[in-house]
Amino acid sequence: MNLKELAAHLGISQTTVSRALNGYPDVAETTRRQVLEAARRFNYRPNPAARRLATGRAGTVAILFPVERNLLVDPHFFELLAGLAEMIARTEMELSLRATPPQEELETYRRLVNAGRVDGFVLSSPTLHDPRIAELTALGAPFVVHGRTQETLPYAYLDIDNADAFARATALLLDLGHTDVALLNGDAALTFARDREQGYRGALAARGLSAAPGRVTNAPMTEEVGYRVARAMLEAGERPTAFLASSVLLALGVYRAARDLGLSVGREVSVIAHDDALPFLKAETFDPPLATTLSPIRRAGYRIAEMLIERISGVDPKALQELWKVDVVFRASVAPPHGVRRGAAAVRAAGDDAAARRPAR
Amino acid sequence: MNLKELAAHLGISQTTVSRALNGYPDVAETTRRQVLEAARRFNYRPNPAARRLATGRAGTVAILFPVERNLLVDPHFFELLAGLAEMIARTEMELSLRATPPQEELETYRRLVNAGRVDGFVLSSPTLHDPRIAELTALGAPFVVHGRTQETLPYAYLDIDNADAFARATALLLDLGHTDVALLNGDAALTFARDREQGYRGALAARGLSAAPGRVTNAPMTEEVGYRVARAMLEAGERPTAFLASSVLLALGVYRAARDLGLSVGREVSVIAHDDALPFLKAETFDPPLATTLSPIRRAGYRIAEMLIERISGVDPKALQELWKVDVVFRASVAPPHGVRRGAAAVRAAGDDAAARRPAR
DNA sequence: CCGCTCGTCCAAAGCGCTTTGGGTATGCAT
DNA sequence: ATGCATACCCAAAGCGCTTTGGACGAGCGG
Repeated sequence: MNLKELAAHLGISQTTVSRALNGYPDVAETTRRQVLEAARRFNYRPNPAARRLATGRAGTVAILFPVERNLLVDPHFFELLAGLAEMIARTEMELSLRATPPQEELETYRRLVNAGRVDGFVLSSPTLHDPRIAELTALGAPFVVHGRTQETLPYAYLDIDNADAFARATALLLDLGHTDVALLNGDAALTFARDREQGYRGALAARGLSAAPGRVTNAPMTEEVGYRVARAMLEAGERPTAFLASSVLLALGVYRAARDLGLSVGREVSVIAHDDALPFLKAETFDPPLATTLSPIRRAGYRIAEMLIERISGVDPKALQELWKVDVVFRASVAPPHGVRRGAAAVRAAGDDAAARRPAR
Repeated sequence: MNLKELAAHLGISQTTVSRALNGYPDVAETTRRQVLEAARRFNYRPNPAARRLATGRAGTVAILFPVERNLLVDPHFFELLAGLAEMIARTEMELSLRATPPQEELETYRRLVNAGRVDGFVLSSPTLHDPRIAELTALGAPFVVHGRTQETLPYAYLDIDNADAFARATALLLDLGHTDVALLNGDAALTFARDREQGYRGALAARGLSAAPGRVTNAPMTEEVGYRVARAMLEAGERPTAFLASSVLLALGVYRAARDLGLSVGREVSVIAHDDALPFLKAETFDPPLATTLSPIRRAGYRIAEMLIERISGVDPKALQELWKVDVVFRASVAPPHGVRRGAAAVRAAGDDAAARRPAR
């Protein structure tokens, strides 16, 4: 069933049917109702290819990932993807997944935009100085960034308040009496890593403390890295009493390192990690359950899809900037440093500080 | 630059340019060369929407995943996706990712095919009796299955020889002297789980052995499940000396359970897992390194994309059925059962059995 | 020299939609 | 009566490609 047939059936012109369907004003309400009704009855759906050709819009949003860059190593990326796909599925749009060699990335954006194959993009894992922002802005292509950069150009983004989250997590540890806290962070070029370090250092500074040398590491966020780094620190003479990790995978490695050295997490070693709520690796099932700064990345995907669609329909990027507060979830992986005796009251207070705050949606 | 302009530039008709570009026979070689050359020089790319409209082909392959089914919990799915995306990116096609509520899954396939929005599908995680096969076959839509089902309809698939892999892994353990081997498997409705169990039971039977009751479990393949199941078994009176796990994530849980109980993997407990080569969780970096049946799922993605394109261009499904042999990789998580003393020779023999065999590509 | 086949090319008709640029009728002020 | 909005509708022109159905010569056997 196509437009022409539908129009013939109704005894009115294609033009009018098309306008009725697309909500144009100059069609009588009675006619519109008839058209809508008939369309529903015949289960009419406009041919997307024809519509694309006629309008020049692609009806597609894309996310591209550079093959062999860290992204692919990264389950977080796919959680985001899942969120995007779920939301996009509720619209008439498509979500196109595109692989690209990293050197050709900008070129790929350019091609897709110029060929009119894509109406908008989601940018994932932005770096501090991310050339994609300027490129896409110059191309005039709508996009939404998951995270932020140091670009001054106005652009749409959704980010979590990483600095605040890690400041609060650090403060929690300090309140419990820790003074030597290590930060296992992601790649230093990524904005979230910088923000988290900033939150961490800020919280230390607020107590007149500062990180001992070597206490902050930047590396891919894998179990293996977490293990190696934590093990090295724990074997050294002066060892940290608490770890802050930028991912649950890293924390998994920290747990392993502690166990290998006969140290018990939640006693000799405290651990807090940022939790993107990867469904196959749940912090609450760790042993002991892992305290986290929690922000489900899937939900970010939902919202980013919505924002992108708004952006495509012309909403100003400055009106599409969201910064979500993050929950701090207190669990048994965190305790006062071993040997330090504090009143139960102090511990309880720290727990209260961690009371759930819902994201700022 | 579009076809018309290109043709005008060359002083020949659109028709001829189009035919030259698309490899039709009735165009002179000299003309064709000119056209190709000009197309390259002007960086001409046919407008996909126009082509779609004219040909009726969508230029898109899709993979849909039911929201909230296990798939999304499953990093394996995304590894496959990555492989598909990489290969599809080298063609003119698009890869569309579509979320669907599980109850509407078949309906979604139907809609996409009837609306001509998709030329072919990749089916992931097939169950023993998977209704998608019959549905898509009836619709006449090309598809390739990652895995197999018990359907008798001819369909294109790429599967690994799960039965053989697990038979060999089991045999390796038995050769080392184990007699009580547990199998931590995935959801029983999934074909690969059935095949692996079959391989496992076959290998036992070949030695006149059989699995003790409760030695085979079916559940989601997460770290947590691996931990719980393994822990329960290891705490029981009669405990298995070796575990076979259907995923590296499960094995991770087994490691944790063993450690918690003061048992050492590679001594008191042997572990082999199937390894899909998830980039963020590498068996070789486990402690001790984890023995595996190895078959990179990413590579399967590459090949499936190729197969799907062939299928779309008319190749018979029966000509597109591949069963890949799987490497068995011997590592330190496997040893003779504790207490059993065997000659070094026997161990070495078992190691040889595990010599790498490349996939049957 | 005729009629045929081949090899090469082309004009034009779609594909199914959107959008332009009116057309007609009605109502209202002039 | 005339002029002019207003409300509603339509024919037809694209959008950029593929494909149909020839056209036109050249070469060739009869």
